[in-house]
Amino acid sequence: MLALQRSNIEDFPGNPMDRTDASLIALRRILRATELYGRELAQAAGLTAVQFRVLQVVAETRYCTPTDISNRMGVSLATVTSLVDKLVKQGMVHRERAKIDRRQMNIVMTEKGEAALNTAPDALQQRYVRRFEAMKDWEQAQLVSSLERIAAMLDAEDLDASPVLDMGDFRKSQ
Amino acid sequence: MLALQRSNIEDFPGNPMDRTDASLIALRRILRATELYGRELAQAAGLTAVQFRVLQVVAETRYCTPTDISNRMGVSLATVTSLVDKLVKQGMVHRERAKIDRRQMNIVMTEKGEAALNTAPDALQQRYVRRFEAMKDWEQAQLVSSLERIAAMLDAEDLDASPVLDMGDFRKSQ
DNA sequence: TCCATTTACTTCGAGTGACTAAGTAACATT
DNA sequence: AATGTTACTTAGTCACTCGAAGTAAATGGA
Repeated sequence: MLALQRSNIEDFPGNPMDRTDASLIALRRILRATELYGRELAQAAGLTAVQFRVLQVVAETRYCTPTDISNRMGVSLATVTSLVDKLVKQGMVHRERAKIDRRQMNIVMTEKGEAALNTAPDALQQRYVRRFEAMKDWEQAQLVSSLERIAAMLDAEDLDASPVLDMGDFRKSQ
Repeated sequence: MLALQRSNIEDFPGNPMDRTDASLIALRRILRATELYGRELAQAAGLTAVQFRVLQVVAETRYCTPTDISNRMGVSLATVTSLVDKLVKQGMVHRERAKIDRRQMNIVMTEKGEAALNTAPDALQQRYVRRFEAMKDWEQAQLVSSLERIAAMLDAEDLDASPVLDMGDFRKSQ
């Protein structure tokens, strides 16, 4: 859960809605859309959202280890172990001991895992990309500039810069 | 979990990074920032992120009932019951039977709850709002327009239009 | 070489958050 | 008064998460 709230700046009565609010509302809609999409996607794929994300990371990463997944997703190694367990049980991935360093495990996609990833309903993603690419050049540029500006305002940490929008489960505070 | 990925459009080699990717990366940074903020906030407040969100809803809503919370957060009534239980146990809120309709419970903030909300580290929110309001008028307008456009592209569902950015836990697919 | 340390991962135990289904209590309708 | 509806809680179950403790392999001296 996250909640950004407006600061306590008083609106003049009759002020319809100031831009700060408008921007926060739009941001909220964006987060909400991605959240709902995550649920939908996971449901249709027969996987939970988090499990699906693991599958994506595995697919993206060569010689993917639990530590890789842990770093990419921002969860503990213990959590990764249990997530991978579930994916193994479902035949989506399997573990292979790494040859170079036998402490490491490589998490490897199975065909079933590939299939699950590929047939996932990527409605949101497709819609977004399609619409984005339908825009005029200058509009795209404007949008990117705005997004980057907002990201900077939120002071997002440095991330691996893969073109993946990723909203992991974030309950850390237990 | 959510993952927006780029569609399978081939980049020409040497193409540094197209705008679709850039926009997705920026979006990801935004989601990630909000996610991390949620964790941080929850940790410092001694509440989990979801519990904190309940507190916010209670604070915002007059005569707040479990059903209100359920609707605002998009979780089941049973979940609300258990969340409120925890907040009650911590002395953040208490239950009062409604006078008009004695089936309803009103969830009411305690002073401790108010304090927890007010002293919450709202670093992200403050930073965002401060920076937003420091921008020039036309820049604000531009940003709002971009955000709203993106929200529309993602086709976010209709939401209560409160100026609250809210990213609830979204595991529904169990 | 051998022992201590570090690294990589798993296991264990426990808490939160989420759901559905079934239950209780109060209001509403007939 | 009987029936239905609404509001909420209880009970049971499962997923995700963590920290702490454990195992196994590599590494780095002495």
